Amino acid sequence: MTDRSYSSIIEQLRNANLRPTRQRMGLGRLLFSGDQQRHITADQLHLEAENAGLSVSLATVYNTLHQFCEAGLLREVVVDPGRSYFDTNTGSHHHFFNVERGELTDIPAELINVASLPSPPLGTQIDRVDIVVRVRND
Amino acid sequence: MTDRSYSSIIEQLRNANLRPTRQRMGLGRLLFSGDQQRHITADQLHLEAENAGLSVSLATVYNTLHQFCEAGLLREVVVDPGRSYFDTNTGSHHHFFNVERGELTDIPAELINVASLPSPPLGTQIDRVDIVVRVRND
DNA sequence: TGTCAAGTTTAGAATATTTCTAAAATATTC
DNA sequence: GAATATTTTAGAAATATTCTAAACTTGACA
Ligand SMILES: [Mn+2]
Ligand SMILES: [Mn+2]
Ligand SMILES: [Zn+2]
Ligand SMILES: [Zn+2]
Repeated sequence: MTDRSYSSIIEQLRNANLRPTRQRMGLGRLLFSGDQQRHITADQLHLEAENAGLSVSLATVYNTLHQFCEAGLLREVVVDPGRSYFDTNTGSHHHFFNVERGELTDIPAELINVASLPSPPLGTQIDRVDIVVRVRND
Repeated sequence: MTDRSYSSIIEQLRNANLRPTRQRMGLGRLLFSGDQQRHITADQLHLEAENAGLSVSLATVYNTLHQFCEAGLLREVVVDPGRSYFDTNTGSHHHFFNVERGELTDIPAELINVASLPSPPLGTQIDRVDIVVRVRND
């Protein structure tokens, strides 16, 4: 988002029945401005907000991230035991994860071909398929 | 392992330069006896040990699990933010993860066909590819 | 525009998992 | 069996996340 951005996020908040508060708008701008997709932890976003002069508590950062996830604006990526990453790319895709630097990089879904998934355990349905390619610096 | 089991684990501990202590042998028996593969958290194993009358501290359970991982007897599986699973199946394979029950089920590597991985980010090498199929009860 | 109810933010406490510390216990070597 | 190295342990600490309940903000509507 660039300039459409603000009205766009206000609209998406409205759709999700979330009031467009100063905190939500500010965090939304940090997350969704610019062209780049972002993979960010709650703590990183909190720090970024502070640096941008946006006063927001860590609890609100967590609340907002989870609300954005439920609203379909973000998704949570699990790659590291003990810390959650939030991903502005909500389309179907996978990840490289640099375990040394803690960095995620997108892999477009169409670049990986998963043939022939076996059927899930009895009484369960597939929710989604996550592929994580763990990499190390050489 | 059944009966060979004990000498087998003693040998593997020796190979890893780990003294075959009461705790390591006891936890090894819980993990590797029986035919079934196991996916277990530190806390679950600690509880199991207590129930089996094996006196062992939680710190030792963690130490032992990590030492077993380094020795190649176990591997760590990351599917849940905030908790690690340890897997007695060290061969190449993937997982169903029931997010409601917190249960892992193996998918043999040969049942999934990943065609055409893109090359990893500059300066990095692929360590391993983890596929997690998240399922929900229907 | 002021009042009110509902929704939101917040500090700080609480929880959960994992790691650390350093002292006591155990295993191995001689 | 004594000396040495390794291991175990309780409890404290670290880390990430969630909870609580009071203060604040928002939006509706008079
Ligand atoms: Mn979450
Ligand atoms: Mn670990
Ligand atoms: Zn992504
Ligand atoms: Zn497994």
